[in-house]
Amino acid sequence: MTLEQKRPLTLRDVSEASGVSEMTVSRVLRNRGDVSDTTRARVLAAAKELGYVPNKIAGALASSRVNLIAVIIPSLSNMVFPEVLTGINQVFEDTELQPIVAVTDYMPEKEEKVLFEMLSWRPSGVIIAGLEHSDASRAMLQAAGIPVVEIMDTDGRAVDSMVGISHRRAGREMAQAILKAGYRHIGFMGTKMPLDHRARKRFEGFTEILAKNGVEIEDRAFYSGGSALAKGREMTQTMLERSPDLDFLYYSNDMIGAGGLLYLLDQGIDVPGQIGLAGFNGVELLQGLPRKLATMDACRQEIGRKAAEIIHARLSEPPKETETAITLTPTIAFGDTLKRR
Amino acid sequence: MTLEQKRPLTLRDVSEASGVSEMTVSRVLRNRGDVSDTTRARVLAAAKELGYVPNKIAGALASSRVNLIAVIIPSLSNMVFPEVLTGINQVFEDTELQPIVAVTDYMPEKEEKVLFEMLSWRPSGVIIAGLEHSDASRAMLQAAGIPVVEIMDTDGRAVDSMVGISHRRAGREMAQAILKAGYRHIGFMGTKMPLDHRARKRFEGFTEILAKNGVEIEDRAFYSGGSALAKGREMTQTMLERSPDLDFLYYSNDMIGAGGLLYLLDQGIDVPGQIGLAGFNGVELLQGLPRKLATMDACRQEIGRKAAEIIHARLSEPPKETETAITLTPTIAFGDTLKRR
DNA sequence: CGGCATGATGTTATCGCGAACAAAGCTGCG
DNA sequence: CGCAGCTTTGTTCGCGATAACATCATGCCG
Repeated sequence: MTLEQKRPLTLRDVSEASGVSEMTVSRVLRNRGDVSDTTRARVLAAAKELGYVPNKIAGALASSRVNLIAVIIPSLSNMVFPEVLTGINQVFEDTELQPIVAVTDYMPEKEEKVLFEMLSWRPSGVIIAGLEHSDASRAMLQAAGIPVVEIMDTDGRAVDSMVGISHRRAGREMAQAILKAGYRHIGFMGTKMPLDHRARKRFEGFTEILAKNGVEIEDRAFYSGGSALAKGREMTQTMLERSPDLDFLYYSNDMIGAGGLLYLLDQGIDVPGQIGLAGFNGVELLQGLPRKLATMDACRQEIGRKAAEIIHARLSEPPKETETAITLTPTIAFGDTLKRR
Repeated sequence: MTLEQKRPLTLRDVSEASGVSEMTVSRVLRNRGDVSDTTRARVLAAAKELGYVPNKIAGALASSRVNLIAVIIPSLSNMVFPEVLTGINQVFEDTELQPIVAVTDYMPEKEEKVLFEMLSWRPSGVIIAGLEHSDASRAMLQAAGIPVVEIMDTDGRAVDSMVGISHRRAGREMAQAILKAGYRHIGFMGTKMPLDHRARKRFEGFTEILAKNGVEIEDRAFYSGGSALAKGREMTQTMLERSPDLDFLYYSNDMIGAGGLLYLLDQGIDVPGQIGLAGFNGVELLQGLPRKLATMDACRQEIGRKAAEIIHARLSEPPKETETAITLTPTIAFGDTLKRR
């Protein structure tokens, strides 16, 4: 910690300060190769004294090794993806890999843009949400020649490998459970989902099973933006006024479901006797509501962890073979709002 | 998009494919300098055809310009920091700056580690949560010679500049509001906060005002981990059993506050008549509860935006001077749980 | 028609580090 | 004493791009 210098420090500065070659300094700082204890100590002392921070840009260029893993997700605005990130972080924690995150806002063009941007840093791997990408994005992923894990969803073909759940199946199972519990007049509420392919797939699986059983969704509503809890409340009210005969409400996520639940309880409506409810995601945040909302865990942290593990395995020396498709199986949590027969 | 090649593409490949020098290709791809329209078109065609992705590592080394901004935050597990990130993203969206995020889990040693790690990529700026850092971290920030914005908190001295709110004042104001409303028997619930300096400061400000008015916190409880909503519920129950005379509960965040609120409503307790409640953060998520919890907005997105704007201004050419301390003033949202006289 | 500004392209020298190879010190043993 | 065989340290070159400067064509003017 000496005087301010304008010129940033380089290996050369450390090497001069400690009286050895740059190469030796480099070796010491990377714990690579044989260096005697005395010089090691001298070098470390000098580096610390100067406050030297290695330049990974130069290092990466010289060694063509980069410890960055690109993580591309659609949003940070609900807890879903932060939880996935937490899972990823947990695994990379003990490795030298470093996730770098970019957000696409569910827009394919933006996905393409940030993917290009990230690949230009030559990361060693990519974790990207979803299986639906533009042709250009897919081409870039393929051409990058690095491990790619597509996460969240396994209903489709992966570029390389994938970790997630089957949202179609999740929708189907929930439909089955609802029908089995005896509900027949079903309403659906969710986000506008032209680009949320996973919500769409759940919805498709859901209606598929209903159709097979001669049941149709009797009312539906979509929202975007705003506080999900409040939206759930409003939409539920509106829908019930419009369609008073409904006996079940299926929500595309737990937050709006919780809003609906709170509204119904306020109104003194018997849940799940008169109306049953279910959401999706299993957000832990919501444990603690007056009644537990029926839901289905999306295995978010687990997905993050598994994806990170695949990347790590594929990059280890020698590279380990890994599964190319991991489908986790979420189970229904019936909670208190989906009565079982 | 031709055959798979093992060797990654370089400028040279594009230059050969288009029959011009590497330099010209570089100019085209960066929109820099004069290039004739015909060669520009040829080069772009070749680049696209090959699927060339520039190597920013090499570019950064050569130009010593890096478009990365290091963002260092303690956690992703509640909505606070994701919202800050959203604010940051909004601003950087229209610039060429790219945030890269790292998480410290509220651990100073880890902060030091990730800071070192990030600085080794020679980012052009740093946004880091909090004003409390190890000496080493502070030294690194200082020596990096780049704009540094410390966010969330303005009770203290910044290395360079800061954007946030005064948590001490937030605590004080809430205490004043509570006293003014006539409550005198106050309980506190929060996270264990040895390392959450902001929660600590709020608490200090809070007790300071109480003390000045001859009031003491009559009961307190701390938690860590688990679902905040459920914890709020449990803790509130426990505390009220232990201290039935309390007439106000101050929670260190909205989630546990909401848990407490739901519990009290369940019990048929009159809120805010018999017991008043307040939280902290103004999480939008919670709009939609049966009663609106009194809270105080922490200006999270705004903080992110302002911080990003400072960085952007400082890096513009020519650099703009910016304020070195921006203190946002959160206002109390009384909601339905803090009755006003 | 020469001269010179202007536009379009090419050349050369880095940037800071690490890989690969080269050289120098040290040890022990015949 | 000399040399093999190690450990420790140093040298050279190149990673893939950009800055700065050099060069070559073109056109316009007096």
